[in-house]
Amino acid sequence: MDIRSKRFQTKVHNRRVILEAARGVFGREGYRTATVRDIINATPLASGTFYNYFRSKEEVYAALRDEIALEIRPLLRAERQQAWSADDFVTGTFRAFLSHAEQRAQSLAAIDVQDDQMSAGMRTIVMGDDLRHDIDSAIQRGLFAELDAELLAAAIVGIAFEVANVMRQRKHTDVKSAARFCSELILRGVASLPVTVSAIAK
Amino acid sequence: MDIRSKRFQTKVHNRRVILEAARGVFGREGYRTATVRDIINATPLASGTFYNYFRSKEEVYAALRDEIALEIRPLLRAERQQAWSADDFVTGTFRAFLSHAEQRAQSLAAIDVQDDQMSAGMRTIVMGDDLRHDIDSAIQRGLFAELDAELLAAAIVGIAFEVANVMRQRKHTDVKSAARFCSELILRGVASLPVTVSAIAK
Amino acid sequence: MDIRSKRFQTKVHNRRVILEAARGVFGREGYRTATVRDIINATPLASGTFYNYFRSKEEVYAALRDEIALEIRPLLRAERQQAWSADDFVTGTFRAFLSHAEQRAQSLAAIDVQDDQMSAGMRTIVMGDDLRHDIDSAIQRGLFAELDAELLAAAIVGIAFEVANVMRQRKHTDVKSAARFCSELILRGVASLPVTVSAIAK
Amino acid sequence: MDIRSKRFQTKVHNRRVILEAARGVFGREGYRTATVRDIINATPLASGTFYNYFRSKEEVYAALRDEIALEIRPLLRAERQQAWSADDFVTGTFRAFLSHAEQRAQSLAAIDVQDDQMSAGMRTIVMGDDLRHDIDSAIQRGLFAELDAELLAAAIVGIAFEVANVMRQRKHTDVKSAARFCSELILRGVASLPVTVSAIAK
DNA sequence: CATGAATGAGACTTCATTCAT
DNA sequence: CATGAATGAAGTCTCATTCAT
Repeated sequence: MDIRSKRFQTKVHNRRVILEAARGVFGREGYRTATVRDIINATPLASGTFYNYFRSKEEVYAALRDEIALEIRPLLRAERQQAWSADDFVTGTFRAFLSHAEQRAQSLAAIDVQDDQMSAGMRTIVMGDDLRHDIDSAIQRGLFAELDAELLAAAIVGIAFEVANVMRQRKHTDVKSAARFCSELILRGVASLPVTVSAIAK
Repeated sequence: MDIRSKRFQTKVHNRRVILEAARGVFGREGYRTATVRDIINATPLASGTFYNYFRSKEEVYAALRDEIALEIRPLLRAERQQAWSADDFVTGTFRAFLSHAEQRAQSLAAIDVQDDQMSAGMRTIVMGDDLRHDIDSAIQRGLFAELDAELLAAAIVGIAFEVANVMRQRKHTDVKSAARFCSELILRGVASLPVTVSAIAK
Repeated sequence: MDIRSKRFQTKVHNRRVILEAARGVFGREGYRTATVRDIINATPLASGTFYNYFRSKEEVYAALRDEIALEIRPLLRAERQQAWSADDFVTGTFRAFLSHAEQRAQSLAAIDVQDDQMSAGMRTIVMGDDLRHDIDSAIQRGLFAELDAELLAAAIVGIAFEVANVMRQRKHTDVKSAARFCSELILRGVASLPVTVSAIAK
Repeated sequence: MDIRSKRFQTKVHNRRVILEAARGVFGREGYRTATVRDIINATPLASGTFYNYFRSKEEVYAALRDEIALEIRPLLRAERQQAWSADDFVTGTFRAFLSHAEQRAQSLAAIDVQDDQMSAGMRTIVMGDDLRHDIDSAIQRGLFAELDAELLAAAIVGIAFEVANVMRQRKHTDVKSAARFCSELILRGVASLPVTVSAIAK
């Protein structure tokens, strides 16, 4: 189809519209509670139209997740591949992730569904696999000792998502301090954590 | 009702039966996909009987979660309240959690669901709230500096659950090394992590 | 379940109710046009109840068809197995079939759906297989010469159903004359057919 | 529109394409199960185009049926109008029908649907009405006695279609013997049927 | 005319929950 | 209390048909 035809434009636009609606609905109602109809109703489109774009709720979910992954993964990879030190590597990762998480709080909430069936892999898709691979590379480059990359990746992912959750619940989030907190923890441990007040305005 | 009466025994027993069935079904099918009917069908009981014990799927889930929390929280608290050093505090926490997670792998898989509003707090309920409180106490006792207890708790919880996930997927899990890995990470950072082979037999 | 319990009685009764409703709806609207909802609406039952008894429209159809077959086949078989002559055999078959068709006009209309997918076998199920088998037996017993039983069965079935159709459309049907007409045709051919007026009051 | 114009040619061609597709789809999937979309998908055309040629599935069906009727009816009429004897009349009918049925097996399978109100008359439209009229004429001409023409027509139609069905299922079909079988049956009855082997190679 | 996405009515079906036995 | 059939709201999805391009 001609990429400039009105037809094509509408198709692209409608797909966008549905994805945005899904993002909102998932964020507001939660994945489980949300229905295809809810998504459609958050749209000027007719119910049948949904099925011209996605075969099921699962499929929009996957598309949304992939879209977010596509946004965030290159950012994270770039940070890490340029890293000349473990510090850069870890700090860059947390900073990029948390800052993205702040901007796209709703998206992340919409997507952070955990269920043995499907989303066991969600965090992995958005962050984990790349991370593990990059840790391996970093080990080759001598940034890290020969440690268990899979475990380290799991730990970083765990921290990142849990901390992002906390940030989402706090009114004023200070991405920088939160990122510093996480990085210090990973790099030098609890003893080196920023003291006084709280790292993030509560 | 007399606690030794036949009827009371049956009631207790049926409740158990339903909870065990739910544990299995949630673990196998995932919380979201599982239906009340699935749970009953994994039981010799009739569908109506379910409602003599629980009002909904959510409620069985909560009961299961609380049961697990009730098992694990005292263990963790004991470890931490006896702790005379940050080392003891952190190491005790990970060791107790991961060892329990290994024994009750299915249970944990069954309830480690992130979904809707409800489960945003699941990990927190099983582990986090106590942890935060204990960290605050530990700060009082001078074990930790005055750091952001909420964030630290989030980080520990995130690591613990993600690492437990990894352990579940690996064939031979070595709780001790995994716990050491986590503790070292939190206490002294990535630089002090056990090197060589892998911390856990892969 | 106790066959005399109220529960059991209701189950039997509801199944009957649904089958009767289906018979009526199929007869009135035709199989294709009829919907499960139409059937349920012709019933005091709730929509979900349908699915406690049948899995789909096809399944009610099949049940109905089998029920009719179960009613009519023994009658036809009895007629033919007692037959001492080709005359008895053929006449008995037509008489029994057409008389039954008259009484159960609606049922037969409901059931006489022809479609390569499913009902290619319908006429066969109600009439054909038995007939062919009985013709073979009759050949053994010397009632017929060694002719092509399958073709003869097809011919008889074709005549029977088409004539039943005609009867259904005529106001006053005279089963006896119609049966005689068919029998004479099969037995001795067109030359021996009853002359004058019409065999069946138009 | 100019009958030789490009546009006219295309119109004729598209109509053909749709009809052929419908023929295939009805034959393969059955009329009931087939959807307009199935038919279009069996075509290089777009869905909207269908409606430039037919208003509905029913209408394609009718067109297909009429096309077949248009092919076969003149052949049958010719045979019968030339007939100087009941023998010629009947034999010609069966021979022409079955031989045509053999050549157009798929077409016939596609439209031999019995369903709802519509198709009650399908066999009649393809064969029956003419037949009845011709029988009446034949009675005038003295070929037949004054019998019930409608019933005789029904009988002949029933035999013809059912036997055609059998032929379609058999590997090697011998149109001549099958036609002889039917004719003898109608003309002189079961006693005069060809004995030995089977009338048609099984 | 051809195209093919949009439409939306409505069919199908599941499932939590109730309630007579 | 246990039972399990009945209920009917609600969700999923298909498909004939329309209509802007």
